[in-house]
Amino acid sequence: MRKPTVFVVDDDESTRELFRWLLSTNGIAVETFCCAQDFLLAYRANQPGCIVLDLRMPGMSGLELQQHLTRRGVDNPILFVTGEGNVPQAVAAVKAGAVDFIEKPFDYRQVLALVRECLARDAEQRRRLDERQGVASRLASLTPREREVLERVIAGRLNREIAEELAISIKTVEVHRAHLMEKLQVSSVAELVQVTLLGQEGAAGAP
Amino acid sequence: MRKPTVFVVDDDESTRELFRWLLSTNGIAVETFCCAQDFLLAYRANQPGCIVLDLRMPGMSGLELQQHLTRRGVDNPILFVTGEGNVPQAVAAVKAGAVDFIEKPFDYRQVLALVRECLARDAEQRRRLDERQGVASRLASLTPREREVLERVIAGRLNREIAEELAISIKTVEVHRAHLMEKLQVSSVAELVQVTLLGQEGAAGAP
DNA sequence: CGTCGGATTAGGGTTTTCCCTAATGTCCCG
DNA sequence: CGGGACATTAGGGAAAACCCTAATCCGACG
Repeated sequence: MRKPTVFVVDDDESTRELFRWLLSTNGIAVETFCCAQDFLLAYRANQPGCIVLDLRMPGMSGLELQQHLTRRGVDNPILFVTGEGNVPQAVAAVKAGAVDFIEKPFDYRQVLALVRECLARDAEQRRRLDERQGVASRLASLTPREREVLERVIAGRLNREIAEELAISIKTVEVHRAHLMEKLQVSSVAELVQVTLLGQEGAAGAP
Repeated sequence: MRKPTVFVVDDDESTRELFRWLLSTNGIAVETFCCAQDFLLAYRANQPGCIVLDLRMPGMSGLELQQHLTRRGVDNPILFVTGEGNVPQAVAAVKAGAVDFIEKPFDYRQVLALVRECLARDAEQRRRLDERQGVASRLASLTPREREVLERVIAGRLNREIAEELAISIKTVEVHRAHLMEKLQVSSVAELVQVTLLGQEGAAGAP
């Protein structure tokens, strides 16, 4: 796994330098880009860390980049730091999920604290995603028939009822049931339900 | 149940009149207040509807009122409409959960659409709350002992293990278990787990 | 003092689940 | 064509859960 990194995208050279100094002297890995295009070329999926965006940049604007990333499923926390922001833009950014929207010139300590909050959120978010992906991959390893049985077990059906619905014998249902319990690493219906519900929220594709 | 109502809090008389006209001619119930104090006196808990707030008012400001309501557990959607807003205030409002933050003068149609969105969110939110409160009240009707057994059933323990943990006989566990299943209106462990998980999210006190 | 709710235990029977072994047929891949 | 994954069925026994009735004890309430 890569090291958590703050990606700073700003067309202003002095701002980029400032961030490089502010973050690296505080032991935080930082990479800077002068425009959205450069950033997108360097960004790899599942990169831990967060993103600091300027609003007005040549090419794609900060808000556009935010939308683009959201559509691509990138959920690293985003912090806006801009010189010429107005209220509608700030509202749009925060409504779209930005952690905060700060105006230049800014208080170093405040921005440092916000970056740390972003990194913390990302770590927490990533931790939960990992949990869900573990479940999701186990769920994906079920055969179609096992999935059909699983749905009905979750719904509270008895083996006898499941056998009727699927037009198979109770014995077969028992086998599928035992298999899926083993694959999902649970030993009771109660655990099974909880694990399955967890895996349904995070509908992310498993490797 | 009271009728969904838009509560407009603004110290500017002409703005209040404008909202009364705009909303009532569109068939939306509206009540206006010139300051936070007046609104708080009139507001009753569990009122369906939403709130339109001005930022700058004599006495408590819009942001302060928002925080006050949040602390009191009032979760009606809030729409800010203000004349002298700046970026930090807008960000604070939206981060605190406001649906939007609009500057005067505003587009009637846009604000009307936002108000309708607020009302829709409130209705949806209220619907889910009702579901959870049904579960919560049933959960509250359990005796302490039944709750202890419930926890362990949810955790996937066998009756034998539960009996050991609680230092009672298996027969007693069976009785408690049957009672709580009946009180919670479920007929299988699978349903039991799902109902209980639903009731835990919405940790609101039941009447 | 009688009554009622809550907690406890018991017996006895049915149903369901769980676990083991074992076998058959199909389909696909190397 | 052999092997492997998948789906299917079966028998049998142990364990657990479910359902019914019945009884005791205790504290609270009118």
